[in-house]
Amino acid sequence: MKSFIKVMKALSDQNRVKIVKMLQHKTMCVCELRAALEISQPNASKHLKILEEAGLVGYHKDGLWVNYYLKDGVNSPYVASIMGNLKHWLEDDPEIAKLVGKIPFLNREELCRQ
Amino acid sequence: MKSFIKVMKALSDQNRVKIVKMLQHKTMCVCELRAALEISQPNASKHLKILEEAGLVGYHKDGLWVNYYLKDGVNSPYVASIMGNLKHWLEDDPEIAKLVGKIPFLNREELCRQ
DNA sequence: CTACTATATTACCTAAAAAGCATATAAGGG
DNA sequence: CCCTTATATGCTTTTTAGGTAATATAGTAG
Repeated sequence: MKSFIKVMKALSDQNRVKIVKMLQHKTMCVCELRAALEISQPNASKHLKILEEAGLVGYHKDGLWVNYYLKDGVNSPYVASIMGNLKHWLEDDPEIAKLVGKIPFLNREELCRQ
Repeated sequence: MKSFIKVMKALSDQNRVKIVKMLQHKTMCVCELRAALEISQPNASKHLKILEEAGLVGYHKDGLWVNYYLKDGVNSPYVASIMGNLKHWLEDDPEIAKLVGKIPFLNREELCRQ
Protein backbone atom coordinates (compact mmCIF):
# COMPACT_ATOMS: atom_id res chain seq x y z
CA MET A 1 0.00 0.00 0.00
CA LYS A 2 2.90 2.37 0.69
CA SER A 3 4.02 2.63 -2.89
CA PHE A 4 0.46 3.27 -4.04
CA ILE A 5 0.07 6.09 -1.53
CA LYS A 6 3.42 7.53 -2.57
CA VAL A 7 2.16 7.82 -6.12
CA MET A 8 -1.12 9.40 -4.99
CA LYS A 9 0.73 11.87 -2.76
CA ALA A 10 3.15 12.76 -5.53
CA LEU A 11 0.21 13.67 -7.75
CA SER A 12 -1.65 15.60 -5.04
CA ASP A 13 0.16 18.83 -5.76
CA GLN A 14 -0.52 21.27 -8.59
CA ASN A 15 3.11 21.98 -9.36
CA ARG A 16 3.99 18.31 -9.53
CA VAL A 17 1.09 17.54 -11.84
CA LYS A 18 2.22 20.43 -14.02
CA ILE A 19 5.75 19.04 -14.11
CA VAL A 20 4.44 15.68 -15.26
CA LYS A 21 2.32 17.29 -17.97
CA MET A 22 5.28 19.32 -19.23
CA LEU A 23 7.61 16.34 -19.26
CA GLN A 24 5.13 14.58 -21.54
CA HIS A 25 6.29 16.96 -24.24
CA LYS A 26 9.98 17.19 -23.61
CA THR A 27 12.78 16.11 -21.32
CA MET A 28 13.55 19.21 -19.30
CA CYS A 29 16.16 20.45 -16.86
CA VAL A 30 15.45 21.98 -13.47
CA CYS A 31 15.96 25.55 -14.59
CA GLU A 32 13.51 25.19 -17.47
CA LEU A 33 10.90 23.73 -15.16
CA ARG A 34 11.37 26.34 -12.47
CA ALA A 35 11.17 29.12 -15.04
CA ALA A 36 7.97 27.74 -16.57
CA LEU A 37 6.34 27.24 -13.17
CA GLU A 38 7.73 30.49 -11.78
CA ILE A 39 8.92 28.84 -8.60
CA SER A 40 12.28 28.87 -6.86
CA GLN A 41 15.03 26.49 -7.87
CA PRO A 42 15.14 24.62 -4.53
CA ASN A 43 11.39 24.28 -4.65
CA ALA A 44 11.55 22.74 -8.12
CA SER A 45 14.31 20.38 -7.01
CA LYS A 46 12.24 19.21 -4.07
CA HIS A 47 9.17 18.51 -6.16
CA LEU A 48 11.29 16.56 -8.60
CA LYS A 49 12.69 14.49 -5.80
CA ILE A 50 9.20 13.58 -4.60
CA LEU A 51 8.20 12.61 -8.13
CA GLU A 52 11.35 10.57 -8.48
CA GLU A 53 10.83 8.72 -5.21
CA ALA A 54 7.31 7.83 -6.33
CA GLY A 55 8.80 6.33 -9.49
CA LEU A 56 7.22 8.87 -11.82
CA VAL A 57 10.32 10.54 -13.19
CA GLY A 58 13.94 9.73 -13.77
CA TYR A 59 16.94 11.84 -14.77
CA HIS A 60 20.13 11.85 -16.77
CA LYS A 61 23.00 14.15 -15.97
CA ASP A 62 24.46 16.13 -18.83
CA GLY A 63 27.32 18.21 -17.55
CA LEU A 64 25.88 20.73 -15.13
CA TRP A 65 22.38 20.09 -16.32
CA VAL A 66 20.11 17.41 -14.94
CA ASN A 67 17.53 16.35 -17.48
CA TYR A 68 14.34 14.91 -16.07
CA TYR A 69 12.09 12.58 -18.02
CA LEU A 70 8.91 10.64 -17.38
CA LYS A 71 9.16 6.99 -16.48
CA ASP A 72 6.76 4.54 -18.07
CA GLY A 73 6.23 2.57 -14.89
CA VAL A 74 7.39 -0.85 -16.00
CA ASN A 75 8.10 -1.71 -12.36
CA SER A 76 4.89 -0.30 -10.92
CA PRO A 77 1.38 -1.04 -12.11
CA TYR A 78 0.17 2.14 -10.40
CA VAL A 79 2.68 4.30 -12.21
CA ALA A 80 2.09 2.57 -15.53
CA SER A 81 -1.64 3.02 -15.38
CA ILE A 82 -1.74 6.57 -14.08
CA MET A 83 0.96 7.73 -16.46
CA GLY A 84 -0.93 6.16 -19.33
CA ASN A 85 -4.10 7.97 -18.33
CA LEU A 86 -2.33 11.23 -17.71
CA LYS A 87 -1.37 11.33 -21.36
CA HIS A 88 -4.92 12.42 -22.16
CA TRP A 89 -6.14 13.65 -18.77
CA LEU A 90 -5.89 17.40 -18.12
CA GLU A 91 -5.11 18.19 -21.74
CA ASP A 92 -7.90 20.77 -21.68
CA ASP A 93 -6.94 22.35 -18.39
CA PRO A 94 -6.24 26.03 -19.04
CA GLU A 95 -3.25 26.23 -16.71
CA ILE A 96 -1.69 23.15 -18.23
CA ALA A 97 -2.35 24.36 -21.77
CA LYS A 98 -0.70 27.68 -20.98
CA LEU A 99 2.37 25.99 -19.58
CA VAL A 100 2.67 23.58 -22.47
CA GLY A 101 2.40 26.53 -24.84
CA LYS A 102 5.44 28.08 -23.19
CA ILE A 103 7.65 25.04 -23.68
CA PRO A 104 8.88 25.81 -27.23
CA PHE A 105 10.04 29.23 -26.09
CA LEU A 106 12.05 28.10 -23.10
CA ASN A 107 15.71 28.63 -23.82
CA ARG A 108 17.93 26.78 -21.43
CA GLU A 109 20.97 28.95 -22.05
CA GLU A 110 19.03 32.15 -21.44
CA LEU A 111 17.01 30.97 -18.48
CA CYS A 112 19.76 29.52 -16.43
CA ARG A 113 21.71 32.67 -15.73
CA GLN A 114 19.94 32.99 -12.44
CA MET B 1 -7.07 20.10 -12.36
CA LYS B 2 -8.74 20.67 -9.00
CA SER B 3 -11.01 17.65 -9.25
CA PHE B 4 -8.09 15.46 -10.27
CA ILE B 5 -6.07 16.60 -7.29
CA LYS B 6 -9.05 16.03 -5.01
CA VAL B 7 -9.15 12.40 -6.10
CA MET B 8 -5.40 12.00 -5.61
CA LYS B 9 -5.57 13.60 -2.15
CA ALA B 10 -8.52 11.45 -1.16
CA LEU B 11 -6.47 8.36 -1.97
CA SER B 12 -3.29 9.60 -0.24
CA ASP B 13 -4.31 8.29 3.15
CA GLN B 14 -4.13 4.70 4.39
CA ASN B 15 -7.46 4.74 6.18
CA ARG B 16 -9.28 6.14 3.17
CA VAL B 17 -7.77 3.56 0.84
CA LYS B 18 -8.82 0.89 3.30
CA ILE B 19 -12.37 2.25 3.33
CA VAL B 20 -12.50 2.06 -0.45
CA LYS B 21 -11.21 -1.49 -0.46
CA MET B 22 -13.79 -2.55 2.14
CA LEU B 23 -16.65 -0.89 0.31
CA GLN B 24 -15.75 -2.97 -2.74
CA HIS B 25 -17.17 -5.92 -0.85
CA LYS B 26 -20.19 -4.44 0.87
CA THR B 27 -22.09 -1.26 1.49
CA MET B 28 -21.19 -0.34 5.06
CA CYS B 29 -22.30 2.10 7.72
CA VAL B 30 -19.99 4.38 9.67
CA CYS B 31 -19.93 2.26 12.79
CA GLU B 32 -18.92 -0.85 10.86
CA LEU B 33 -16.13 1.03 9.15
CA ARG B 34 -14.85 2.63 12.32
CA ALA B 35 -14.92 -0.73 14.12
CA ALA B 36 -13.00 -2.46 11.33
CA LEU B 37 -10.43 0.33 11.13
CA GLU B 38 -10.29 0.77 14.88
CA ILE B 39 -10.58 4.53 14.63
CA SER B 40 -12.92 6.98 16.31
CA GLN B 41 -16.37 7.71 14.93
CA PRO B 42 -15.68 11.38 14.11
CA ASN B 43 -12.47 10.36 12.41
CA ALA B 44 -14.33 7.86 10.24
CA SER B 45 -16.97 10.46 9.39
CA LYS B 46 -14.30 12.91 8.36
CA HIS B 47 -12.55 10.47 6.05
CA LEU B 48 -15.87 9.56 4.48
CA LYS B 49 -16.62 13.19 3.82
CA ILE B 50 -13.30 13.63 2.02
CA LEU B 51 -13.99 10.55 -0.09
CA GLU B 52 -17.47 11.83 -0.85
CA GLU B 53 -16.26 15.26 -1.89
CA ALA B 54 -13.80 13.64 -4.25
CA GLY B 55 -16.68 11.73 -5.83
CA LEU B 56 -15.47 8.31 -4.70
CA VAL B 57 -18.30 7.33 -2.40
CA GLY B 58 -21.97 8.10 -1.93
CA TYR B 59 -24.44 7.25 0.81
CA HIS B 60 -28.05 6.34 1.47
CA LYS B 61 -29.69 6.99 4.79
CA ASP B 62 -31.54 4.11 6.39
CA GLY B 63 -33.05 5.28 9.63
CA LEU B 64 -30.22 6.19 11.93
CA TRP B 65 -27.72 4.39 9.80
CA VAL B 66 -25.88 5.97 6.92
CA ASN B 67 -24.80 3.39 4.39
CA TYR B 68 -21.81 4.29 2.29
CA TYR B 69 -21.16 2.76 -1.10
CA LEU B 70 -18.59 3.16 -3.85
CA LYS B 71 -19.42 5.34 -6.81
CA ASP B 72 -18.52 4.13 -10.29
CA GLY B 73 -17.39 7.55 -11.47
CA VAL B 74 -19.76 8.09 -14.38
CA ASN B 75 -19.26 11.84 -13.98
CA SER B 76 -15.51 11.76 -13.55
CA PRO B 77 -13.02 10.02 -15.80
CA TYR B 78 -10.47 10.08 -12.98
CA VAL B 79 -12.81 8.36 -10.56
CA ALA B 80 -13.98 5.85 -13.15
CA SER B 81 -10.46 4.83 -14.09
CA ILE B 82 -8.97 4.69 -10.61
CA MET B 83 -11.96 2.87 -9.16
CA GLY B 84 -11.73 0.37 -11.98
CA ASN B 85 -8.07 -0.24 -11.26
CA LEU B 86 -8.56 -0.36 -7.53
CA LYS B 87 -10.74 -3.43 -8.00
CA HIS B 88 -7.59 -5.47 -8.52
CA TRP B 89 -4.92 -3.23 -7.02
CA LEU B 90 -3.92 -3.88 -3.41
CA GLU B 91 -5.74 -7.20 -3.31
CA ASP B 92 -2.57 -8.81 -2.01
CA ASP B 93 -1.80 -6.18 0.57
CA PRO B 94 -1.70 -7.90 3.96
CA GLU B 95 -3.45 -5.09 5.81
CA ILE B 96 -6.22 -4.92 3.26
CA ALA B 97 -6.64 -8.68 3.22
CA LYS B 98 -6.92 -8.73 6.99
CA LEU B 99 -9.60 -6.04 6.95
CA VAL B 100 -11.57 -7.67 4.19
CA GLY B 101 -11.45 -10.90 6.14
CA LYS B 102 -13.13 -9.16 9.05
CA ILE B 103 -16.08 -7.94 7.03
CA PRO B 104 -18.28 -11.05 7.29
CA PHE B 105 -18.01 -10.94 11.07
CA LEU B 106 -18.98 -7.32 11.53
CA ASN B 107 -22.36 -7.17 13.18
CA ARG B 108 -23.93 -3.75 12.92
CA GLU B 109 -26.29 -4.25 15.84
CA GLU B 110 -23.53 -5.40 18.15
CA LEU B 111 -20.94 -2.88 17.07
CA CYS B 112 -23.00 0.23 17.29
CA ARG B 113 -23.66 0.27 21.01
CA GLN B 114 -20.78 2.65 21.45
C1' DC C 1 -43.08 16.14 23.99
C1' DT C 2 -38.70 13.26 25.99
C1' DA C 3 -35.17 9.78 25.71
C1' DC C 4 -32.09 7.38 22.99
C1' DT C 5 -28.74 6.42 19.25
C1' DA C 6 -25.98 6.83 14.77
C1' DT C 7 -23.72 10.21 12.51
C1' DA C 8 -21.98 14.99 11.60
C1' DT C 9 -19.78 19.12 13.03
C1' DT C 10 -16.93 22.04 15.80
C1' DA C 11 -12.86 23.48 18.17
C1' DC C 12 -8.46 22.38 19.42
C1' DC C 13 -3.82 20.03 19.22
C1' DT C 14 -0.20 17.78 16.90
C1' DA C 15 2.29 16.20 12.91
C1' DA C 16 3.39 16.41 8.23
C1' DA C 17 3.99 18.96 3.97
C1' DA C 18 5.15 23.13 1.27
C1' DA C 19 7.81 27.30 0.58
C1' DG C 20 11.81 30.43 1.41
C1' DC C 21 16.53 31.41 2.26
C1' DA C 22 21.19 30.12 2.93
C1' DT C 23 24.59 26.90 1.98
C1' DA C 24 26.69 22.61 0.04
C1' DT C 25 27.69 19.66 -3.80
C1' DA C 26 29.05 18.48 -8.45
C1' DA C 27 30.67 19.37 -12.90
C1' DG C 28 33.12 22.24 -16.13
C1' DG C 29 36.70 25.73 -17.63
C1' DG C 30 40.58 28.53 -16.62
C1' DC D 1 44.43 24.82 -7.84
C1' DC D 2 40.40 28.52 -8.22
C1' DC D 3 36.12 30.33 -10.26
C1' DT D 4 31.69 29.77 -12.16
C1' DT D 5 27.19 27.59 -12.62
C1' DA D 6 23.28 24.10 -12.24
C1' DT D 7 21.35 21.49 -8.90
C1' DA D 8 20.77 19.50 -4.16
C1' DT D 9 20.40 19.77 0.75
C1' DG D 10 19.43 21.90 5.46
C1' DC D 11 17.13 24.74 8.33
C1' DT D 12 13.27 27.63 9.47
C1' DT D 13 8.59 29.34 8.97
C1' DT D 14 4.00 28.82 7.32
C1' DT D 15 0.27 25.98 5.80
C1' DT D 16 -2.32 21.93 5.63
C1' DA D 17 -3.88 17.42 7.16
C1' DG D 18 -4.98 13.95 10.77
C1' DG D 19 -6.60 12.93 15.30
C1' DT D 20 -9.38 13.56 19.63
C1' DA D 21 -12.96 15.27 22.64
C1' DA D 22 -17.06 17.67 23.22
C1' DT D 23 -21.22 19.03 21.13
C1' DA D 24 -24.85 19.30 17.60
C1' DT D 25 -27.99 17.14 14.38
C1' DA D 26 -31.19 13.77 12.66
C1' DG D 27 -33.90 9.94 12.97
C1' DT D 28 -36.59 6.55 15.98
C1' DA D 29 -39.35 4.96 19.78
C1' DG D 30 -42.16 5.75 23.66
